[in-house]
Amino acid sequence: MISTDSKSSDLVVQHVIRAILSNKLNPGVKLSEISLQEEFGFSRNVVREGFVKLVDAGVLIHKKNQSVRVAIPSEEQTKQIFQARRVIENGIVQILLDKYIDDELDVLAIEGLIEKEKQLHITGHNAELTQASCNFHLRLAELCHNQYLVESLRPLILLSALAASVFADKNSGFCSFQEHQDLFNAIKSKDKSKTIAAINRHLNNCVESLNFDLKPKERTSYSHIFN
Amino acid sequence: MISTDSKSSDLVVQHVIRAILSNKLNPGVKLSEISLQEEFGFSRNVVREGFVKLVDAGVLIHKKNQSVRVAIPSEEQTKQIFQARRVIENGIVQILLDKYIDDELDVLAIEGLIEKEKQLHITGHNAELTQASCNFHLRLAELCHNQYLVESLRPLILLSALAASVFADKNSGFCSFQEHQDLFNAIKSKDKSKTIAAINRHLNNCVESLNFDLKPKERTSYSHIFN
DNA sequence: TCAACAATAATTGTCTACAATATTAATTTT
DNA sequence: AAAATTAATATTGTAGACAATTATTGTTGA
Repeated sequence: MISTDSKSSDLVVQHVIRAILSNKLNPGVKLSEISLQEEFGFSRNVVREGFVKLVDAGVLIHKKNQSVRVAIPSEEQTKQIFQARRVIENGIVQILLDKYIDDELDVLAIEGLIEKEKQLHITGHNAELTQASCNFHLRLAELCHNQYLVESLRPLILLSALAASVFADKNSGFCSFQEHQDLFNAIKSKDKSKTIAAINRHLNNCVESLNFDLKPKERTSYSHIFN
Repeated sequence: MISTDSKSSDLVVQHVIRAILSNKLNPGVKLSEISLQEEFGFSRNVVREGFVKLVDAGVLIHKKNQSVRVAIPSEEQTKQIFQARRVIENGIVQILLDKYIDDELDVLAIEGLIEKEKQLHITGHNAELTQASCNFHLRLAELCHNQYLVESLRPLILLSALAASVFADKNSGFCSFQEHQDLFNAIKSKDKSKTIAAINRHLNNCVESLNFDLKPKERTSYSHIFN
């Protein structure tokens, strides 16, 4: 559960997450405690604490006596990640649908997010688009008003971003905003089976757009990217 | 993601979890870093690291400059916990059902667990029964061979145990093994809607067996319980 | 007797230091 | 020149120390 509390170590968590989502931190990159200590001014202890949380979430990998590395999802793991997402996000959209039918759902909040994705797509801000695309899925979870669903989904979203960074070709249409739009329309139609079909189609397309034969990319080591 | 890795801090995590599941650690109880340091022989640093993971999972609560405490789930949180469980465990049983239909599921492994629950119920080993009952749900998750589903469910199971410790009357039939048997039979029938009905009935009964008007119990402070 | 206040003790947050391990660079050997 | 070995460097794991904060105890006054 990667929280957003007020502890200093959570700032480390936030910075790492933001760096991953904006593609400044790639899978496999080493992160030493000292380098982040210097960059943030926190003590090494605080950095370690942040790392523990990220390792716990599966976003960082930590072998004993070695520096932590950004996780490199395997093909098998990627498929598991999206299976888990199908389970959780199926539940989420059904909860949202119930809320919408009972007039307790602010659909405009969702529409705004999709609009922002569209803008970023047009202007070609790819780094921000990844972030916005992740935000869409997380915001849907948040609209359920269930902290446990949010915290279950959050690490999976991050891992998905890493998987995309490993296996997605440029412009492969991974997690496209058009499909977000489709999902949104399905919810607005108040049709349960249509909505479920939309979320499953979207998540399946995400996996199928990946190219698992892609050769591993060269990964430069970490060098002052948190700015 | 409360892992079971080989790090020393994970031993702290394991001990705390076991103490909670065997009812030796009750909601609201304070845990000081020093007392566990003395008990385990680890350095305070290691204990802290374990605490960070448990706080992250929501099992422990940590306010700045105060000792961590075992979480006391509220009524609202408890309902959210079980809503999240419904979502995840619905997915799990459907995956298992698919596996069973494809002859890839070892049903005997499940049957053995239920048998053990029955034994513990008869012999009145209530502490072990709680643990066995939690194990049943987690084992179902593990049989999906999806680490992310397991790690999503694990904290929810722990929190459920805490919620029961707060809101369950003695012998209220919280999470009964009979319903586990029913669920198992439904899976064996290879009937999807029957299986889904069984898991939802079980989880709903869990919540409904709780008494949210129960007055908060007296909580003795921590005193050498990890033995 | 009880409440408010002050003094003491205990606990956490943070930093520094040092040993153990891993990584890198340099040297030697073939 | 390439591989293997050795030396040097860097990084992690752990422990300990001190300040800041909180919890507890003891005291005073009504």
